[in-house]
Amino acid sequence: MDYNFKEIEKKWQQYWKDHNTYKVDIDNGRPKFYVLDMFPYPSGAGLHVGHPLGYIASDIYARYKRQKGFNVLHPMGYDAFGLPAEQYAIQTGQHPEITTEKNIKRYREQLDKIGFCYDWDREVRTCEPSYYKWTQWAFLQMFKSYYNTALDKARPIDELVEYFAKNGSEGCNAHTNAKEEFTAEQWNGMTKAEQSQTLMNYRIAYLGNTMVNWCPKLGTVLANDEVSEGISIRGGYPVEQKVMRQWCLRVSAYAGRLLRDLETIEWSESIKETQKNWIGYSEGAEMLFPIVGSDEQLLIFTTRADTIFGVTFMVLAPESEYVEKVVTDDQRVAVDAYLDEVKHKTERERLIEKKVSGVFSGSYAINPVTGKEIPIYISDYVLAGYGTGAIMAVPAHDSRDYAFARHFDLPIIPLIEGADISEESFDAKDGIMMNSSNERLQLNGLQVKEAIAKTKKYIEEAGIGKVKVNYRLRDAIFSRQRYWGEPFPIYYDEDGQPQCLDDSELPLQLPEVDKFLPTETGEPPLGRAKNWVAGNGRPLELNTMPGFAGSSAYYLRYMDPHNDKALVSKEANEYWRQVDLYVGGTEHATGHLIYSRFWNKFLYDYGYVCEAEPFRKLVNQGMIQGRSNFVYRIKDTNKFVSFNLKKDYDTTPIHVDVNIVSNDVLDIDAFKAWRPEFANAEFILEDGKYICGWAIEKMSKSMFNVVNPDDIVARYGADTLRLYEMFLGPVEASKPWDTNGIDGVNRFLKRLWGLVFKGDTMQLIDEKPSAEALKSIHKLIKKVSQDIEQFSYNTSVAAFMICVNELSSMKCRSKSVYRDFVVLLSPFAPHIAEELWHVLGEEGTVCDAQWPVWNEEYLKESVVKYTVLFNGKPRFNIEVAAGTPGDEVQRLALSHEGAARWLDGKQPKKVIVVPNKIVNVVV
RNA sequence: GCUCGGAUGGUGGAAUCGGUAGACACGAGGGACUUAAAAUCCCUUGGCCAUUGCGGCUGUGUGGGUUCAAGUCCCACUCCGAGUACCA
Repeated sequence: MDYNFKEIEKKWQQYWKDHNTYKVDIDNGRPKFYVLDMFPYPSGAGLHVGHPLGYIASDIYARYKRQKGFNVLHPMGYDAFGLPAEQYAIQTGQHPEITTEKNIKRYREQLDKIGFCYDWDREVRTCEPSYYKWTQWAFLQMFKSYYNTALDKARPIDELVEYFAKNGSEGCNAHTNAKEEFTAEQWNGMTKAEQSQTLMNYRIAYLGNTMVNWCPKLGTVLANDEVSEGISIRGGYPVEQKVMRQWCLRVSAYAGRLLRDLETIEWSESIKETQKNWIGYSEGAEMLFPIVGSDEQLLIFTTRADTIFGVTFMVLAPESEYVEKVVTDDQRVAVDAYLDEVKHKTERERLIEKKVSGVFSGSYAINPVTGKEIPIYISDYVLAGYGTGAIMAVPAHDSRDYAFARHFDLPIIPLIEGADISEESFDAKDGIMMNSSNERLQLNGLQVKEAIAKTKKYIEEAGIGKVKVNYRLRDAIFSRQRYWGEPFPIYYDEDGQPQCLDDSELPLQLPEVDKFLPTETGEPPLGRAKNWVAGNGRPLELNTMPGFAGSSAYYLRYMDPHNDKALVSKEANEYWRQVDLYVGGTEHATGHLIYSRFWNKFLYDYGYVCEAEPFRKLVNQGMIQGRSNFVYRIKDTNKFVSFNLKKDYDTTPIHVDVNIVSNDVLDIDAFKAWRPEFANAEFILEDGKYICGWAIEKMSKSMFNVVNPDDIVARYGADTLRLYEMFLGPVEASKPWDTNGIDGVNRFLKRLWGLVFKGDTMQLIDEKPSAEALKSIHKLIKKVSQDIEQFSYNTSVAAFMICVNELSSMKCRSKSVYRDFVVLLSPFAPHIAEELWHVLGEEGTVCDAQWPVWNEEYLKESVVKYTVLFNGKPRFNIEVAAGTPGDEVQRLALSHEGAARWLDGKQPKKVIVVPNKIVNVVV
């Protein structure tokens, strides 16, 4: 009987299903462990061989933890709202729900074939009303909250309303984007609509006029993480900056906590670093610069307060509100022309051009320390959205100011001794200050760092500014002009003000529309829905929520997926708490992984969840790239030349389907059948074979390099696929998929099978294992246990192979040895392990078998060989009986002093004892 | 530009604390079995030299340094990858 993976895998997949092997429930008698994969978006293309990499890694960990006695939660679901289904719907008229449903079915079939231990009873789909009810619910909680900066947490907006009625906005400790202050009388005198509008500046989910990334091609706004270099990540279309009224989430209020709490979680340094950069902590000072001939003052932000003596001009962002206040009549025409020019440039054009541009406003400001008058300019190198949208320019020590000063021929005053500023600015925060003293402030002779501190102190005392922390992190834009997303549980009252639906009206279900396009009047697709009104007849919001809405709290829903009273019950949340191990790609570093942490912290503030961070440990699996194959057609012929002979001909490389190439050898018959135009192809072969060329590219249909896991499973079995994906290299590393090595792991499984069965006869017996066999298996137990904890799965697979070779060569037939082997192998190759488990006559399933523990006694060497070095040079080898390594070596080294004299005629000066069987004697 | 990774045979990759570099696998070469092929098994496989013996030299991107000992630590550089980018 050969290793019949088809039969085995079918049999046990059915068994696990019939016996609910992977179903989990709260069990207070056992410690919990929560292993989670980033759930997939079910695309029409199905899974390729790269997708399961992370799923296999987490599956191994989940199975291992279960065998170590943990109650393991390991769920799976679908991030089912999204753009591709909607675009497909626009093209075909097919409802996104139908295509999504179809794709999910296909994903499930593919996943099932690989033998994952998911508890499918807990499956979630973000597009199901019973799921998005809780997305909508969370949004409403955010709408009804503000961020209290004194308590550093979210609080009910009603508390703020009460405060305004008593004290106005002064000292209200609320995170806000409001510029205006108001008194209690003013507040109380406002109409309901005015109050509602004012509160929008404080709510955590708010409707605000913000600069958004507008993508005309997609007809929707995008969040910052959905845009890269002025191009939309989905689709690759240009994106413009535009002010629009959009729903936003006050993520920026949480910037400090999002940054601080990174210290409490076990994520890779690189992804923490990415988040740190994205949040962008920057400590500096805000300073006021009076404007000549005006009561207005310019408020600027700087991290280099020390350079105040080198300020030779000021710059405002074109969108800054100060612009109107400083532009003079004689500069009006020039300024308007410039603003117009800037407005019509897209983000992309600005980034590409990168040339210095700007215009003089006509006004001057007064340097509050030197008293000098300096011109105020307007330029698009200053961003409206960061700091105050205005800067003090110090051309000697900032490269952008330097470029601007050179372009407009403005003075440059060096402030650091020895800095050469003839060609470029000196930006480093390092050196001794000069040109920086007067009767008010003396910085000359100080180090830059001391000067920064001294200046900050001075400006606070002199009342011209204050120390301030700025974050780069912006509020998340939360509305999309799309159909296939969560509707907002918001209607508009007679004043046009947004109002909450009642919790009892949730979920607000996505309505039917005749077309999935914007309306003729340019409203979002929901504008087409009939009767899209709340229970009171008022119109409902037409936008839908973005993709990250549904994925922000899904890990909580898995804890209690069928609860219709709460997102998650207190009981379930307090048992499962947080995700202990989260596996997914790095591409979500500044999107999902920020939003999820924000969402979780918001829920934490109200006690809906008991952990401040959602994902304790994060492992980023690498991307699997494609390995394309090429054939080389001789120009103007239908003749193809083998790879190593192509240099003699003028050829065109053509992508060839990697599925008809094996170890770079082309299957010529399959090639002829592949495309009609190749049916009569001729070949120039080497050694009777056609060798293809290859290249590493993205895995995609157009490159014909997509490898489908189903095909691998059909050919080699799921266990081979699982082992091979792990064997390819470290889970975290990106690597090309190369089917070439898969025979090696497949051979390993066949060899293992061959040790158990000869023909149909089971070879194993109840036999006391030899010391040799015990050593081999305990070495494996130690290695695999340690490897799994560290995600070094590739070296584990190597260890399995070594062990099988050892057991084979020592002809070990002891059941107890194989029993341990099978348990160790089961997380990696669950099907064959389950089969052998039963062959060995064990009860239950291998999933519940206890993970074996290694015994150091068995691992000891009976004889240890030592190399003795003199002055680092090996002189002789000796063997001694095993003992405690350190002690033995000490005595050994000293007892060989005679030998040292004998060799060198000298006494050893010192004897260095180091691990790994080397003794070094220094004479 | 800034930040963070990385560079080891023909290939993917091992080397846990600085301690015999190249585990394991692929590929390649040779052999056994076979009428033949596939499958399977055995041997060789970093490079150079020697191979009627042992063996010798060299070798982890480049150049220095620390150390009895460096792929690993330090300094400088080259190249590659990722993130981010007029963030004041």
